[in-house]
Amino acid sequence: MPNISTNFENRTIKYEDLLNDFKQLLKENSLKFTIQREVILETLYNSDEHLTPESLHHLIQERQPDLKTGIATVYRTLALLEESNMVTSLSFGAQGKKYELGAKEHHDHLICTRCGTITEFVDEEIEARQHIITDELGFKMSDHSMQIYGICKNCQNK
Amino acid sequence: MPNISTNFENRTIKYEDLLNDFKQLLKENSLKFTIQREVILETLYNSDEHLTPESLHHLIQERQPDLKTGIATVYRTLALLEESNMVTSLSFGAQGKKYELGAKEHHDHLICTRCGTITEFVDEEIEARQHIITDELGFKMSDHSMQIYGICKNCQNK
DNA sequence: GTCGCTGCAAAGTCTTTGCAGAGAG
DNA sequence: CTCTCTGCAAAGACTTTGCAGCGAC
Repeated sequence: MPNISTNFENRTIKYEDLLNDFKQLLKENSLKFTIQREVILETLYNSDEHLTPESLHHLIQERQPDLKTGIATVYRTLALLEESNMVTSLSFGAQGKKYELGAKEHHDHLICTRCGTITEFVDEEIEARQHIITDELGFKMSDHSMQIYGICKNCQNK
Repeated sequence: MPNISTNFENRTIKYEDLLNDFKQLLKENSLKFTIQREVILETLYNSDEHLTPESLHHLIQERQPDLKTGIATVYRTLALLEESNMVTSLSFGAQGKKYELGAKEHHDHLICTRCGTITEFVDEEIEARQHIITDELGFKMSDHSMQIYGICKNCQNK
């Protein structure tokens, strides 16, 4: 039976640990731990979605209306997190970049071109295969992403 | 031995045939066959690179200085071609979208994050696996793309 | 206190659109 | 002839940056 999973627990780290990693990262680079940075990290952690900078900003404004977090700070923090490999971004179609926390088990994406939903999945065989390929070609893999585009089950039934 | 290939002949269609397909497509949609559209298609066909709208525009200006093709037309034509699945786009990192002719054998991409080079490869096993996965999940696949990021052999040696 | 961070608004990019004249069918 | 295309320039969308005051350390 194929070893495909879409219901895996992909938050492999507790928020507390993630936060400590983040603080560590900041310290190492003489950067400051601010409430805005924490809120951004926490909102990413608590979201199961792939967020655009704008949607992340909206979420934060809803949850923390008092803290007037600027969109520029969201961009700056996402860039920081991406640079440090704590989040990864995905871009496709006309829409802009979407970000997700990297502290998840690696997974690939099924993207419905009708409704835009992104479903995550993991397939051990493909993962293994990717390593074989890069070894073979002398390529030093740092990351990879796979997207399958099409129409999801839901949309097909409509 | 793994069935990996990076030296496949991926231009599976003659330009003449491609052009006819394009004309056919235009006719079906009551669109007009213009010199600009032909030049764009032809430049894409003759390029082995993944082109951004801007680089494609530059190429065209070099090759056809007399024909003052506007960047807007390049965008419009790429959108048309992408919509009709004659080209596919790839976007990654900070850089914008890159386009390539879809009339190639399907392949995946190795992207060097140091020098930006994109190497194409095909792996039968992964291809097969993707079909198994989508069938399993009731997802109707229309397209897929896989990118592996890392450092290419060349850059490792520097 | 120092030095990095933040929000704001302005400046950049990249992409799309409105329009009037040009050109394909 | 008609109706779509095109180039241009202006508008839009998204992202980055400069700056002065704020806040972490």
